[in-house]
Amino acid sequence: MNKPGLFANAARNLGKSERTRARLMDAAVGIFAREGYEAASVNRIAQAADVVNGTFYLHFKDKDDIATTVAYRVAAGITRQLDEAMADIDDAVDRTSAATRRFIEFASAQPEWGWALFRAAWSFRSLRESVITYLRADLKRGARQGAFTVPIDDFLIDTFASMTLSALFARLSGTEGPEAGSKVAELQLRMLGVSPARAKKAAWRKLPPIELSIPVAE
Amino acid sequence: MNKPGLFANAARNLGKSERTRARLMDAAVGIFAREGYEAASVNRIAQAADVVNGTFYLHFKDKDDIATTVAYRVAAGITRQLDEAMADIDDAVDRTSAATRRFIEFASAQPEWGWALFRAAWSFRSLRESVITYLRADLKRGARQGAFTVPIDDFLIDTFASMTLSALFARLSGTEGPEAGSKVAELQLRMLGVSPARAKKAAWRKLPPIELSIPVAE
Amino acid sequence: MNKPGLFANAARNLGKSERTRARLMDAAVGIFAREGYEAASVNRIAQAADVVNGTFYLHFKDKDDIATTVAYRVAAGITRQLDEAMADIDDAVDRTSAATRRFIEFASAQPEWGWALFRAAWSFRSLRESVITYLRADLKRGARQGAFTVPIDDFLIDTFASMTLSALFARLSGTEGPEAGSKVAELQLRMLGVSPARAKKAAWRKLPPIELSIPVAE
Amino acid sequence: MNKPGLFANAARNLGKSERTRARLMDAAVGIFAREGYEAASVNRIAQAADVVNGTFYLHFKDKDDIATTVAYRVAAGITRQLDEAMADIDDAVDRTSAATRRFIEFASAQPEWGWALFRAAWSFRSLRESVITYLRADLKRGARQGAFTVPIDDFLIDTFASMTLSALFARLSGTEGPEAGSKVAELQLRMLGVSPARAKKAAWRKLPPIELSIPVAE
DNA sequence: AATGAATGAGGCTTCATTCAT
DNA sequence: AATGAATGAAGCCTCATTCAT
Repeated sequence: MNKPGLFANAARNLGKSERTRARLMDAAVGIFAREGYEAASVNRIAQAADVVNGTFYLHFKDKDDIATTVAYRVAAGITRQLDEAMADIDDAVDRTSAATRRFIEFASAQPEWGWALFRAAWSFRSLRESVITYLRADLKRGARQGAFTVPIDDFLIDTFASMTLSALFARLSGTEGPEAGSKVAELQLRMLGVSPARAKKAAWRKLPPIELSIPVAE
Repeated sequence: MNKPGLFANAARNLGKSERTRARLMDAAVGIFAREGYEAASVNRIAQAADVVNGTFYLHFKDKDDIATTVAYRVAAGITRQLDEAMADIDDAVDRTSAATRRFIEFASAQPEWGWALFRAAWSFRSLRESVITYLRADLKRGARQGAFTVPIDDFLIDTFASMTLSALFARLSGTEGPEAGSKVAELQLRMLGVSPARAKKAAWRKLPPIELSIPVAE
Repeated sequence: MNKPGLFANAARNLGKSERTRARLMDAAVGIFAREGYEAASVNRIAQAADVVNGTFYLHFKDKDDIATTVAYRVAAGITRQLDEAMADIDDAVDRTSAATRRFIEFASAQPEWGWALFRAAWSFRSLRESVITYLRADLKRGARQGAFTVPIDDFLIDTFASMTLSALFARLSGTEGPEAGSKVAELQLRMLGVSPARAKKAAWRKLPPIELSIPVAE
Repeated sequence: MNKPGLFANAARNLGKSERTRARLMDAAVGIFAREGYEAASVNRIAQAADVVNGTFYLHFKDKDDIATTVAYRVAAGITRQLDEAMADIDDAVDRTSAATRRFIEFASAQPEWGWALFRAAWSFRSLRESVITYLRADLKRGARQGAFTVPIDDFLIDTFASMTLSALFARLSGTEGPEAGSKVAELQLRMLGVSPARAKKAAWRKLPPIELSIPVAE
């Protein structure tokens, strides 16, 4: 693979060390995604990044280190950007559904990253936490606005998140098309107590295009 | 581990070969549960079953073989028993919620099995299929009875299943108590279009105790 | 494989133990032939003979035991029969060429045995000795009769034998047809000093059909 | 084994990796020679080369890889050198007998290599091909020159080659002395139709000394 | 910063052999 | 006589990690 990945692209103006580090992260994402965490060996990551294996350890303590680093950056970056992109949306119903849809949209536009996120979601608590922080805020907001009629607690948030991941899985597997985000968002809103009619309307409303990028600085 | 596992118990009156095989399956369940599928090596399974590694291959072709065997038996057994236990329930709302709750109840009563099921759900398509078959029947029934107002397709079924698994995770992790089943069942019913009041009532109704056991025959 | 092998056939009127032993030997020959000595495991031999692995050790000390037993019996049997079949041939040129041709004829009529013999020839000194004893007698006879003009020593005998084996190899591999025996016999006679014309005539003379069998008694 | 083998010697001025690779090849030759191909395990080769087993896989894909590499290098090197050493011999009778004698001389001067070649001849078609190419050219030349009176086909070439190998075996086993090459060359020439007198003269003519070495470059 | 050879533990699997039944 | 479960050594291979250059 020669085309630079997202990290390499973001680091293209940084020092050589940073660029090598970025190439390693891109390589790791690709292999985690295509073959899973267990199948990714340091040797193969290094090879895919076009460095020798010893170089890996200049940049990361071990495999776990690169995995958590990547997962954390991606998750933090995405959630923050999603949040920013929705800065001008006040209505919690719209925010909630837009966040779910945007997340799936992004993750399936970059299938390698999508798969990596999907797998990481079940392995890395920190990644979940990061995503959930924003999610909680929106759900709480909906409760304050009187839009949601279920108690907002950790259990609900986990349930909600797992629905999103399930839709992401379907989207990445190819069993669902671009409407997967809307479908699951509608179900989520119904679950939260939004009327079926409004749920449908909010979940299928056209979203303005936005550009998401990956943060590479620590 | 000295106390016999479920398979070993079920096989205690069978031949020596069956008993060893059962010990291996119990050991595998334990390790899958505690450390995940990837962490389970044939060596460790054999060690946990108190046999030398070579013996493993007398009974199973490889790790996949024991994993699918275990997964299939457990899933088939549980779903069949759940189905039988609900033979006299006609109402789809009640059936659906009872199935979710019973499943979580069983899986968390046997935490090792619960974890193994949880992990396996994402790895073994065949296991999902088996569970989903029963699920689909109940959801379709509800649609016929006019109780559910969403279209019943594979996407919905997967979403529904992932909610159950998420609740199982919370239950096994200890972040939720025995009411996890009712909580998620209520959310599922709401999502399906059942009125909040009825959803609450059905999801929290007391369930008569049943006895679930593990099938050991092929 | 259900059709009885040569040993089983020869043992069909003996006691049960002898019949099992014979089945094991047939199975061993088949596997040695098809997959080579190293590939033949006791388990597979036993399985092919339709007995459990433990039974093998009632009849043979180990794998080497069955291999040498089989090789010795076959070689001794064949050479003795070849010798008997040629009892009325006095001329050494004719004897020598007939022995080579008969040997190849037999070994390629029973390809499993042929291959086993071929492989064993390089591993078992005892087998070589047995064959060579008869060979030496014929070559010495030819020297006495003045037909051969090279000194008959062990070196010559080994060279002569390796030519026969090389032809057997070609015959079994399918790169040569039924005339392989005649071709190599002609070359052997030329080497020994027989005139080209006479070598050709003797090597291609039609041979009367004979029947070779396998001795099973110890 | 402490004295450097032929490969190690040829690689003594190369990089560390090449030197280790050479040590592994020498170790492999030694074990193939002393115990045969089947008996050589990667572990033992590595041990004999004084590296841990994992190192083996840095240099060779598997046992077959090292075996074919070694066999190919040896065969190609020897045949090429033999051919060069005979560049100024035109007469096919002399060439043929010199090639046989030189080959045996070389292989028995390096007994480990000799044994390895002997064993490999029966396993590696590619090795046979390489040797046979040169052989065929000389035999055809003899036919053109009218020196040989048998048809030169693959069967003859294989027969001829097996005679050489048989002599090599005798030489390596110690049952024959330095004259093994001449003895078998004489027999080969007789077989080809050269007159006994000329065969004897050509086969026993003194050969000028040459130096054969081992090619280590790829 | 980077290299890349080497390590050694550990995973998978097969096999000859033993032994209680 | 035969069974067949169990053993444990040994083979193959991969991998995370270290270290001299």
